[in-house]
Amino acid sequence: MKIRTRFAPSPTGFMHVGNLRTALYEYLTAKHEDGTFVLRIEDTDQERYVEGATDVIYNTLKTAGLTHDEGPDIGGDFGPYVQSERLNMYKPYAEQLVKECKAYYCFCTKERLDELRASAKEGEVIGYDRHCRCLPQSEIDEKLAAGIPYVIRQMAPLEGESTYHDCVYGDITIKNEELDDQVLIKADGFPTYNFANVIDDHTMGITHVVRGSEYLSSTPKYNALYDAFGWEIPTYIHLPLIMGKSVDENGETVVSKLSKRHGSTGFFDLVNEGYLPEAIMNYIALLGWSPAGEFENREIFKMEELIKAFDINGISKSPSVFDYDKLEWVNAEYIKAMSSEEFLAHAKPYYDDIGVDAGCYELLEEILKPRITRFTQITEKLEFLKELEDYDIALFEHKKSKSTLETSKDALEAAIPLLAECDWTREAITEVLTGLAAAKEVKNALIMWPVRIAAAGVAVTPGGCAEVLILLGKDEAIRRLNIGLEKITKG
RNA sequence: GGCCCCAUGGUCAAGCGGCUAAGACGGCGCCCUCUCAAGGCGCAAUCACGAGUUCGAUUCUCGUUGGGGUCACCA
Repeated sequence: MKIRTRFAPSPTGFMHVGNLRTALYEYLTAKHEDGTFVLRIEDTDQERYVEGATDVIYNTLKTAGLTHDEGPDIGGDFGPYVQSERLNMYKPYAEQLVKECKAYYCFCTKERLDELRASAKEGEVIGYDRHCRCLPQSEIDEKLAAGIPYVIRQMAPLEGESTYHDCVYGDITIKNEELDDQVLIKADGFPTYNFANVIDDHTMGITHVVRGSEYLSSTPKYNALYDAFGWEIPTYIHLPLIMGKSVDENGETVVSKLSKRHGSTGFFDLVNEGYLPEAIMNYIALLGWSPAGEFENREIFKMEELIKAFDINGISKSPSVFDYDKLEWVNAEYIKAMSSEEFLAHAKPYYDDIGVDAGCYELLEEILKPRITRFTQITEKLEFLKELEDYDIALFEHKKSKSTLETSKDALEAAIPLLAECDWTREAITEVLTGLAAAKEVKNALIMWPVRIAAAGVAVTPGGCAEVLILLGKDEAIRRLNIGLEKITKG
């Protein structure tokens, strides 16, 4: 039988990387076995409806490279794929359970439930007291006839225990007395999330339920439902949570469930910060899963390779901390692996912003590729190209190369006329400068350092002296060198 | 608080009774070098604790501690 997994997000307008990783694993679980990946939108909560939120979901999946085989936008044999369009399906299933004495009408008011909870002792948490579980039929009919609002609750088993198997966590056992008589249909006639989930998963033929480990303890409730209907329980794959690390007000490092206070955790937030979608997916694939066999110790995976390498056995049980440093590294690896065309396509907007000459593209790629971990850094790396800022002549002094104001002045005086006559190529410039050093019998650094400083006006530049000069263009470069010389001369 | 789950360096992690306990990120050092990177080489850093089982436990069992999750007419 073909594996079918589903991604069932709620349209909140925000895609958390934790949810996205769940989607990734759902996708990989299916695709590794050549199965089907289904997208279902869970939008039963009208109050939380956000305009355009479903588009965020489509866009996320698209840019993340997780293409679904069935879904609201592309259809499929198990539609509709939007829960709000399935609303009339759920109640009959619940009524069926009522008829079979596996569920019951509950007329308890919200107030009564609130009082119940309020009556709980300090620190104690109590569930529903099953007040309506054994109402006489006459009373039920009476209330129904009177139009008293009701919910439908499942009759959970009262004793014994339930065990189920999870592919990651093994056998999980829970005492049945822990199970609540959960609401299936709300007073407004809408299904609860849990109920809709089970009905949808079953009717959509979902074989593998992949979800976060926060569902580990509520899974017996789901299973009770499958059992009540006599349906086959799906294969469960619960995923460890992704945690975030932050520093609290006392300076203590705290680790907790990844959330906004840990920095950017929305997929598009990360993309906007310059992380490549492929790199993000690559990184989060490795959060909670490690490759084995021929893929052991491998860190960089294209999506097709992930599909091939993915194995449920490699999923770990313990939560993992989202590490921005490692993501940064993965992103840099992707940049380094880019072709010139790809690199330019990503860099172009930043180039245009600065106004660099197309003739410099090749050189810039060479310079920038090993130096940026995100394309957004280009602007800052090329800052020196814009305007020559006023700078402190102390910059000319460099201990290691023994550069001083004195040697810098000499170097600039000698270099400027030579450069003025020089072909403006990297090779020619390098030759002139090293030639000058040789003629003066000094180390290259004594020439390169002051020339580069005068040209850039800052100590740190991407690339070396010749590269900086080329990027500036001959006229601007010579102009800046003269300014440098003037500054030193004036003191 | 009840219940469930988890526990190898700072982080991601391999390990599945016997190993000098992999690898990666990060850190540090060295090399290269006109700066910054990249690259190369190297170093430091881990089995939470306590009982068992066993000839032998990181590995199996129990307990302790710590962490996380969950207890809605939310999804």
